[in-house]
Amino acid sequence: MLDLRFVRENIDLLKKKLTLRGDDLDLNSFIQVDQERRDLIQNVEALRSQRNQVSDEISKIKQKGDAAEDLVAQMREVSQEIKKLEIDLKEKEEKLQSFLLVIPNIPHESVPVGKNEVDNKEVRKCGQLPAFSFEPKPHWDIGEALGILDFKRGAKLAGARFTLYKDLGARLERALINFMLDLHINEHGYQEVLPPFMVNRDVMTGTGQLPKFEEDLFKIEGLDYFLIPTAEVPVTNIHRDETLSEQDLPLYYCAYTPCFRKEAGSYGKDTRGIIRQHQFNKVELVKFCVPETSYAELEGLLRDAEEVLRRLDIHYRVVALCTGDLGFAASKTYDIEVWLPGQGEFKEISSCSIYETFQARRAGIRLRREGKKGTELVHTLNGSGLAVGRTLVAVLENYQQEDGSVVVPKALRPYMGGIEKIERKR
RNA sequence: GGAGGGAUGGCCGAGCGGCUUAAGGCGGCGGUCUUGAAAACCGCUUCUCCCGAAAGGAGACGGGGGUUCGAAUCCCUCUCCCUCCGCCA
Repeated sequence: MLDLRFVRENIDLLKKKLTLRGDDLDLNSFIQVDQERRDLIQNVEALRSQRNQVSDEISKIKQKGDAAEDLVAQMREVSQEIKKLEIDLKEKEEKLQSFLLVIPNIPHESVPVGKNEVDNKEVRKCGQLPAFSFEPKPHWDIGEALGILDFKRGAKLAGARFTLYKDLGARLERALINFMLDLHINEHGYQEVLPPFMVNRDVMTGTGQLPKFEEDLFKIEGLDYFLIPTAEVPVTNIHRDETLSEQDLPLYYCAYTPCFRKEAGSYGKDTRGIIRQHQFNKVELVKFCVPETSYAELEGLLRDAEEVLRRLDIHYRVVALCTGDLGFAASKTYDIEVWLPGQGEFKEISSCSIYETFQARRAGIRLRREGKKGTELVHTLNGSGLAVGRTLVAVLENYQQEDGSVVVPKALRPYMGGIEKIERKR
């Protein structure tokens, strides 16, 4: 959410910035409602001021034992009038609020201008492009042949976009989770948290999933609970409605959670394999910091996420999303895309974003400075470190052997009980 | 699921219809004193919105609604916490 006063005073700038995103909100009606609201406030408050004053007089008259019937009657009418105006005012405020809640964040000036993913800018490529002496297979063939991914039974249990992991497949997923958690917690200074996997509406609104993207979420029937689409939601909201002190910042959190997404509107996309599932595992990194360090913190967060692939020795690239591809709440985003030889393309495996004060304003996460009056809003950031299912895909496809087996990357072997290779069971 | 008790400022804690401008304490900040510190004493300690050059005004005692000229205080409702009983991993 943007600051109301900022929107009011920078309406032209805002229009320009939203055009970069490919968004065209009608900001004229916003200006009108805002003006109506302020007029109403002035009327209501003048009446309230009058009522407060006269009520005091009534009190004094009554203490003397005199009657104040005419004043009481007069104020009865004033109160009625106030009530009427308050109803009006509330309506305007709700209108204005729902307006503010659907205005996306403003892209940072370092974000490349562009229409869609084609205009994203490659920042760097890392690691070696693997060479194969045979035709590399996609992970669904590898996984099925090894008996570690069972798509048929996954679909039987829950439907399309669900998969049953078996044997060393399940073990590999668990190994990846633990490997990532240990790396970020022991070496990158993050605090481990394990949050609820479902949250209420306020929390979903705090990080920006609601009200705009309700159709992407799984909702618990009969209750106002939603399954989280990412750990970003519960973890960022840990400090909802709190004022943090400057010395506590920056805060680094790391959480493993499953994530649940409806994937509405992606019919026919990534239908094979485990690239796009309704339920997938993710290790998430979340940071809270002061505004002046936040862009440096974004670079650090990105490096922390990249380190997972460096340790696994898998080829990847980093791209900066362009203005047209940027998510609703983000001011800037880097995607990490991993090389998948079975499909001959790079695939998103992490998204690292800074939200500046956009989420903090919605969620009420403030900051108090030593010796300074008042509060300001913190900056929030998050990034996948990494999407676990897609990392498993990358391991299978990059470490596959001609005989159909998959070598376990060295960094994962301690987490796999020393197993060096996943082979077909006889 | 049943029966009770709670929710007040950074924290503890009074207040139960109008001198509440939210007492008092703790913590924090500033000052006096001191070589320095402690103690003592004095003062200051929230956020949001509106208007404005300044002054000013309005709102917030868990959330929402109601009664009243006037609500932290009375009524309704929701949420959360605590105690006891039942059920349960």
